Amino acid sequence: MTRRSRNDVVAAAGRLFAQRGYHNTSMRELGRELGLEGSSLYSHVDGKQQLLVEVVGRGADFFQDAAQAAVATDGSAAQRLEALIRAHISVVLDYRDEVRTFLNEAYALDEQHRALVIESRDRYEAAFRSVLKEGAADGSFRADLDPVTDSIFVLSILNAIERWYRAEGTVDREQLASRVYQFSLEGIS
Amino acid sequence: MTRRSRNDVVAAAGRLFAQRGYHNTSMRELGRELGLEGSSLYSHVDGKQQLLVEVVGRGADFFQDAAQAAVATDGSAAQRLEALIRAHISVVLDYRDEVRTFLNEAYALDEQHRALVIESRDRYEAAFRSVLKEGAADGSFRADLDPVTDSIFVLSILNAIERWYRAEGTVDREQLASRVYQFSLEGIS
DNA sequence: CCTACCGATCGGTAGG
DNA sequence: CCTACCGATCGGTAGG
Repeated sequence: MTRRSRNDVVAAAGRLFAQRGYHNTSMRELGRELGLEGSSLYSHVDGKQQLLVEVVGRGADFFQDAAQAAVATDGSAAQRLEALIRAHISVVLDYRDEVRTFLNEAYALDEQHRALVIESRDRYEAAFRSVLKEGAADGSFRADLDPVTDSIFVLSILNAIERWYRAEGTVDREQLASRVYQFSLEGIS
Repeated sequence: MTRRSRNDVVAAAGRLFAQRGYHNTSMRELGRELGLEGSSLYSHVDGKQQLLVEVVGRGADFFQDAAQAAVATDGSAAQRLEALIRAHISVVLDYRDEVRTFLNEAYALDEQHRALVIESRDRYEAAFRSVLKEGAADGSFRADLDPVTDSIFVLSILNAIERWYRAEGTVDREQLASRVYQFSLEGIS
């Protein structure tokens, strides 16, 4: 077993924070996960809080990058919404630990970093809001939709996926994306 | 200040578990919240884990009772779905602490109690699934809807409300219910 | 309901 | 990356 890199430590921290929660994960457990003593981790990182900052930051960046790429697609508002949905689902499934930590453990961040995360979420939500507004204006969507609550509804569906979706099930990621898209557009009636 | 009741202790525990998380709440803090020493709590309860069991159990019961009443409504599948949505929102807004603890802290329960919670959730989800199935069969909803994923989508929207809704805002609970209902039925197009 | 206290565990440091 | 250790805090108990 070769020496551990700082990246290994952050990745393992993401796994444990996602599975057991930040406050329920000790540095000794994290060490054990890597075959190290807890105290040895301090040669890789400054402390536990820094690990949380890093993991949550990665989650935030993944979403941010994915959204920017999706919004840059040319095409109708409907197509851009579909791209946003697809991108979000890819991030959730490809970076599950970071996403779960980002969604569920950000409360444990110190005030300044928590403020940054909230800012990042607002920006992300704004991408969805804008697409809905455009679509309402150009006739792709209902003219009387509410960009604020409706974008929250779409994002609620997307953020919950981490809680129930299993890759081993019968629904693959493509099907999942088109079901979310169809539900968001047409609902159940 | 008169003596504290067991109920006071459970209610305060719900508040702290919801706000700060189970593992980040100490018995001493809980005591402080009630004007007591941490050790004094043990004359009211057996321990910290029991408090979690009780708070989460209350959350589960609130949802269960609300769903049973809503499903018993006579009327179309659409009307019963609307009743379920309305009931869920009332529970979320009236018992916020218990609901948040139920949704976010159940992972900290011991195995047996966690199994009970999962069972309770399954039963609750089944109520939504049944209504969707009925509506698909009798023509109230799309015949090709997927009861499993579509009920998860509706519940995702409902469960996320706790995370963003503020009673001080411009949307009251009636408006919120009808927006969720409309979105679930018709989507944004 | 309080005081006094227990053993265990926590995040983190010193020194190699 | 380890050993040895620190002060602080944890859930909980004894005895009143």
